[in-house]
Amino acid sequence: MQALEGAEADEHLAKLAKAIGHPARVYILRMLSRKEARVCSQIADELPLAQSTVSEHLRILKDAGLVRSSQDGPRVGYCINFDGLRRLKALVAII
Amino acid sequence: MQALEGAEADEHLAKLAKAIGHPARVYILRMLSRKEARVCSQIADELPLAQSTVSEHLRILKDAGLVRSSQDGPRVGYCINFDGLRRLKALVAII
DNA sequence: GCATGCAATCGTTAATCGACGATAGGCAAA
DNA sequence: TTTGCCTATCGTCGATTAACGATTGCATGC
Repeated sequence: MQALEGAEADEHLAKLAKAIGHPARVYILRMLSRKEARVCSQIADELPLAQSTVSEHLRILKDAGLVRSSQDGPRVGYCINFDGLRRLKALVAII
Repeated sequence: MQALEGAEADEHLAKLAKAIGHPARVYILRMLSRKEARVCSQIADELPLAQSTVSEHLRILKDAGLVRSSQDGPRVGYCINFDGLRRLKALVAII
């Protein structure tokens, strides 16, 4: 278990929070947490955004460790990274 | 109680998350939650930032509804807005 | 091999952020 | 009233973000 306080924890929380600091990314995260629309194009279809923009949002969420991409099929699937999400919740909970 | 899901909730969570999407603001929030250093200059003293920069961070936290300024004395004091913080925790918890 | 469908990347543009110094405002003490 | 301290705001600068269209890359199926 990583630290929940200190400069490192602050930076981690800031990074995670920044990643969900955009409505589209919150929407995507919720969508994935419901196990829906795991493919990028499906996500893009549900948002008034271009495919490239959605891909960028997914990259940001992935960089922050909140989303993982699974290459278990012909197409790339996206799913929640529960470790990252758990950590976000833990860090927020103790503010 | 406001909604915890839907586009409005997504935007609110994004706004709150964006506000804590910077290490200095996380630090300030933690500092205030410990009831320490309630005056702007004290906060600035503990950070490697100019007073004007800290004032700006406080404004952002205030705009997001995470911090309140109390004018109960000769100088302006800052404290946590527990309503906003509670809402942030609730919104994060159900992702 | 070639076409197709999907995701990632590139290049660009406008907007926003983060930081600073300098300045203005407000209140209490002298 | 004047001085001094503290906070807010202004103006500026470079860096980052968000968005898009266009292009590239990568598998699979024909």
